[in-house]
Amino acid sequence: MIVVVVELARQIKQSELCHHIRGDKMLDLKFIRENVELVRKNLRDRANKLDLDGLLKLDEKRRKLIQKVEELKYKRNIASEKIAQLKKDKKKTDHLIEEMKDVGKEIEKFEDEVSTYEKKVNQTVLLIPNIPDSSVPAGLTQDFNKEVRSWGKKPEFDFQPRLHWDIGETLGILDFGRASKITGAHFALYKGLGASLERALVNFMLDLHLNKHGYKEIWPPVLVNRECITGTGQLPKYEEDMYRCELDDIFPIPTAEVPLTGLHMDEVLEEKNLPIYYTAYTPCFRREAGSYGKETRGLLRVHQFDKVEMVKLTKPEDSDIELEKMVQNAEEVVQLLELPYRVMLLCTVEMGFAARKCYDIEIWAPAQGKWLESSSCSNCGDFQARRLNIRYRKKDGKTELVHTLNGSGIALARTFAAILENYQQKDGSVVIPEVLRPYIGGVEKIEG
RNA sequence: GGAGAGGUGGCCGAGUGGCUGAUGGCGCUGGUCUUGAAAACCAGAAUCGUCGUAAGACGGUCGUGAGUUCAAAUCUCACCCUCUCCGCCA
Repeated sequence: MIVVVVELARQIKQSELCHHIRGDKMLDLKFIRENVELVRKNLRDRANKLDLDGLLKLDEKRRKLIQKVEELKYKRNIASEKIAQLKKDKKKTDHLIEEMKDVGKEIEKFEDEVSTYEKKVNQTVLLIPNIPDSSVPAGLTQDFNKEVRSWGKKPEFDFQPRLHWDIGETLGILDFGRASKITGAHFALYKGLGASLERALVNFMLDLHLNKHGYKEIWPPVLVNRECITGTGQLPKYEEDMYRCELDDIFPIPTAEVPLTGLHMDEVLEEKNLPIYYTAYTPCFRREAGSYGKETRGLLRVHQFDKVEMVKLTKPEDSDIELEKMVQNAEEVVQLLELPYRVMLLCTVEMGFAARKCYDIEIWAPAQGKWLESSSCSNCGDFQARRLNIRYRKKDGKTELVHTLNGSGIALARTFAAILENYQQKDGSVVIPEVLRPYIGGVEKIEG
């Protein structure tokens, strides 16, 4: 019973929000109407089972009802003006007022219907993913991802390389047992030089993006409200993947992309201030509902991990080139750490909900013999800007939606794992990448 | 958590029931003037939706939502946020 009530409350909150969030702004609905086949193909390429025809029918019904309401309101407005005039002239208005009472009731009836359909339509529209860029390969499996380039050389060992969780536990820098004791499975606890290494990575990455790449540092809240996270696109579709503070209906962020992009919600930016570059270190929280299996060992899939994130707000014509630059910024992190990696252009089905085009950076993990996704850089076009209502004023005085981009620069847990596996020595120690040493008190090696 | 004040267009700021989508100022765009710029002057410009090939017509929008009324920026209620004071607190 309680569960039912909670569920109901959640649905009400959601529908209220859907109404509130751009309920007045159906621009994308118009786009959908005018580009039905494009949207249909998008859904197909992303293996999304949304009922597009059902949506179109609801929308048609909605528009018919709006016409009725507006007709009645027009009638009422004319009468109101007349009443005002009659009152001024001290003439009788009773009959008109009586008539309008009935009209008012009719309006109310139709308006209720409109809002019913509007809610349904808006809820559905929020579930339609972004349209991919034409350069994105269409495909329903990861085999359609395209390797764009690779960098570095895979290390060769004259001994059997050990897995990072093994190395970490042996050196006493990772402690999964105790993490699980105080919290639960799939949490990480860093100890001693492990903790220091994590902190060194954060500081190294932030400094690089600040000093060399021109990003502005932000330290945002890591709990955000429903509106913000609906704006960036994680909601409503992925609610089950999110942690949630029930009492206040706020969410621990799955990525700093959410607060960094949401920052300018409902704002009109100055053209001269674009592009805006933000970077932030935050912990990230993910429930990872339904992902079990081999990928979950060690640091590969944990519910809380650290990440340095990059976000850009740009003019529409600049976003393509800005994405390329952002990927390079992320790559530079990996290059300076001297870890072998490859850059993948993701196919339609592999991209995030809000992404129009997305590159992944995968670092080689020699002991596991596989590539670890360590960064995802996406151009979201105006998709998030529309949901968040972020615009800029152009020279001609008109406003236009900005484009938003986000990318990991980069995710820490898997980078940490890759460092252990790539830099491990025969004696069980791990060499600290040179570029990190100033950040870890000059330590060159972690030994047991 | 308690008490008070407030939330209006890109910004500031008028406006307490009926041509108020909203006076005014700043900023913005175009023009006149100027060698150029500034100043001054003139003009333009909110946003969303519905119908329409279009011109345009109409409907909505003053923190959010509901209510009163023939009619709400204006009255009532709830909620959110900001500021000031008090309390509590890492």
